Parts: sequence; structure tokens; C-alpha cells
Amino acid sequence: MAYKILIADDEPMLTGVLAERLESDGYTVYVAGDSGAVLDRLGLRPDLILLDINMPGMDGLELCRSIRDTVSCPIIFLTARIREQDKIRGLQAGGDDYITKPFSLAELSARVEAHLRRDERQKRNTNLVSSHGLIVDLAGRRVLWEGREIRFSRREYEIVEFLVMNQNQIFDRERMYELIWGLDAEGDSRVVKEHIRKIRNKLLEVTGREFIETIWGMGYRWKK
Amino acid sequence: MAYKILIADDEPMLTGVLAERLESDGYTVYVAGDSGAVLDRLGLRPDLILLDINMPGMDGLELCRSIRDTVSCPIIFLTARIREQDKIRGLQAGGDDYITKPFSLAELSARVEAHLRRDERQKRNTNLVSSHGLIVDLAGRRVLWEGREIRFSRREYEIVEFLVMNQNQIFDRERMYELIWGLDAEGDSRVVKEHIRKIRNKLLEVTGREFIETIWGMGYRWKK
DNA sequence: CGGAAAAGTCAAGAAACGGTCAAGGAACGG
DNA sequence: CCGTTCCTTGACCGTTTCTTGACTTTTCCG
Repeated sequence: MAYKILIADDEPMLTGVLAERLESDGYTVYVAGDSGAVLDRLGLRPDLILLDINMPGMDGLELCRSIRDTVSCPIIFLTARIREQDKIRGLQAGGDDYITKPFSLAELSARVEAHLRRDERQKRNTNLVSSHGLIVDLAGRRVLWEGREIRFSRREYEIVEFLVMNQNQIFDRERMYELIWGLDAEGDSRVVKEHIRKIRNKLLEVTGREFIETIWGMGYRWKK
Repeated sequence: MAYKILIADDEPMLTGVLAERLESDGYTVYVAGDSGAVLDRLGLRPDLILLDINMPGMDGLELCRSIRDTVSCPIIFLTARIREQDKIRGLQAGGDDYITKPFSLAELSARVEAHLRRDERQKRNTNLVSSHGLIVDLAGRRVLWEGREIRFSRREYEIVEFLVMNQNQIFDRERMYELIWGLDAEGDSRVVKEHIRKIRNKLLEVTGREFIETIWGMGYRWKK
């Protein structure tokens, strides 16, 4: 699975170059041009965020705090400021690292990798989430029931993980498609319902229970 | 407010060290040495529980289930067992994580923090607005009365949410139609009154009360 | 009181939605 | 390169919900 990186910057010149490089490094890249877009994209559960400290809309530090309220992935600031004081403030706001412009792509690439590595190591232990006896192993990307694995395809697993991680919320197909597929609503959100069907079948077959409920006209929700 | 952590373990050596570390991390710590004490302390509404799986009295898994009947905070098992099977059984009993002894205090500390954070996030994502005992769950897009759901269709829910969120204002049908259906005032704003009727019926049936009032010639308003 | 405008009620057809299936195409692994 | 798995799409059908029009009741005001 490719790591997802969210670039939060409003200079198309820069984001273009960054995206190109990171994609060639094998990452999936998303770009958000303003604070609102950044917060929207958090649902994608990026593995790392590159954050321009001077974004239109919210102040960068403020934005960083908001991000931290939602996700815990590494955040690397991109900035022209160089004063030590700024560095400290950034880290206090929940940033993990700081790269000052101009920087070389090689350097950025290296730091991104380092952070992902470290984060990965930290995560590996912990990540099991359970719900009604169903265990979702986030690190291993698999689902267990009474010790046995229920085999899901990639998309199926991603949907299960997504719903389990956002149990109390309800998502219509459009929104799920945006958040899980990540593309900008290209394509047809009807795929979602087909995947949901497959998932339900597998879960029902193995567990004999229903886990995903449909709220007519509103969307799907993981049963509490 | 400091988070409250309940340590359920009968080895004073261990609980002492744990408590010391967690207190220095800024948490309020309670210790319970046997199953009975644990259940007693649940009244304190701890934010997280560290549970030794081998406690005198009840079996750890059993105890875990009992705890789950009362509180929903994260439970981290402390144990010497290491088999994958045990891990899974623990999670099925309602545990959230599993740390095998011996563990480093740093690791424990990190996991405690991670769980508290996740729990906090989840709570915050549950946006509730209440009015006269009626609870509107914005994330789940549903309406509750005395813990029970009142089922509304999508439009109905949208109208309820809209009115509850704008309690002191009066909206005529035209305006509600524009604001809830969206811009293009295509169609006929008479639908609104039909939906209002349905909503009133459902609310009245379940709660026996009136929530929406009509201001003659002006529109509708959520009762204060 | 009486008429007009506003609001409420009801039933029925239209539209939207979700579930299911089958099949073509893309991606993957050997 | 080939076979397999997975993803996506289109079509169909039953169900729920939305909308509409006709009709009734309430409210206001001369």
C-alpha cells in the first residue's frame, strides 16, 4: 500500500514539483490549496502532511493545531521563515519537523521517508481496533473474527477500516467515495454500494451478524 | 481537567511504579487491587483503565466484560501472556489494547496517551445539540428522545436540524425551501408544509410534545 | 358574520434510492 | 504472456421518500 501524503500549499508551481517527485517516490499525493481544503482532506487519513506555514485563510500554526485534533500523522512545515523562535512555535503547535525554503527535493524526500519510517514503527504494535468481537488489525490490514481472518480485498478492507474508525458517523456514498478513493469525485460513487454488498456478504457468512447499517437517504454507518 | 486512570493490578511494586510515572505525566491515578475494588471504582468514571489480566477474584476477561457493561473508556490489558490467541480473546472481551510484561514505562505512557487522544477525538466528533430533552446527533444525523431514536427521513432530518440550529429565528416556507433544498428555488415550496406535518406527527407521537410553532403569516420556528 | 388568505390534511403518482446480478476491463502475480 | 483476482459499470427491480393537487380547517380583519 502506498503511503498517502497531503501537500498543503497554495503555490501551484511548488506543489506541482513536489507532487511529481513524491509520486515518483511511490507515494500517493493529494494537494490542498487552502485551510478549508486541508481540513476536508483529513478524512483521507494521510500518512504525512507537508504544510506551508503561510496559507490563505487560517494561520499556519492555527491550522496545524486543528489538524492535530483530527489526525496524528507526522506534520512537516514548509516555510521561508528561519528564526529559531518560529521553529519552536511550530513544534509546539504539533508539528514534527521543519524544512525551510528553498530546499532540495532530495532533502525533502529523505525527511519524508524518515518520518514515515518512524511513524510506522511506532504504530506497528498498537493498532488493533475491535468492534463487537470483530478485530481490525490496522497494521496488518486484515480483519479477524474468533481468531480467523476474514479475507477482504484492498477496497473492501479500506471501507471496513474507514467505517470502524468513524463509528458514530454516517456517510453517503458520495462522501465515502471522496474520502476513501481520494480522487476528486472522478468516476462513479456507485462502486461503493457494490463493495458494501460484498463486505456484508462476507461478514454475514462468517459471523452471522450485520455490521453495516443503511440509513435510507443518508448513507451507511457501522453499527454501534 | 486531568484525565483519570484506573490501574487494576495486585502487585504493589508494579502499581507503584506505574502510578508514579502516570502522575508525573499529569494524570490522576487510582489503584484497585482486586476485581471488587475495580468495579467499585468505576463510579469515578475513569478515562482509561489498565487491567492486569491475572487478578485475584474474577478472571480478567470476565472482569473486562463487566467493566464494559458500565463504562466505555479504553481498556489496556497488562499481561505476561503473549500468545496471539490471548490477544484476540482480550480484544473480544472488550479490551482496546494489550501490553505484555515486561514493558517500558515510555511505551506504556505512549500508548496511554494514544488511546486517550483517540477517545477524545471520537467524543468530539460526536456533535450533539439538545433542546427540551430532544437530542440531535449531527454526526449520526439522527434524533433521540430519552435514548431512543426517532426515525426521520433525510429531508425531515434536515429540516429538524435546520430549525434546531436556528432556534430563535422564524422562517417562512419560501426561505426554508431555498436554504435547505439549496439555491435554485425550482419547484414548489409547498413541500415544506407537508414535511413539517410529518415531523410534527412523529415528534408528537413519541414525545407527546410540540416542538415547532407556527407564527401566522410569518413562518415556522423551533419552540424555545 | 363572511370572505379571503394562510395553514393543515390526505392520498396517490413520480422520483430517488438501495440491493442485486452479470459482465467487461484493469491490475496483479507468476 | 497468461490466468486470476479485483474493480467498475450498467441494468433491473422493489421500496421508501418526495412532491403534487385537491380539499378542509383555522385565522385574520372589515
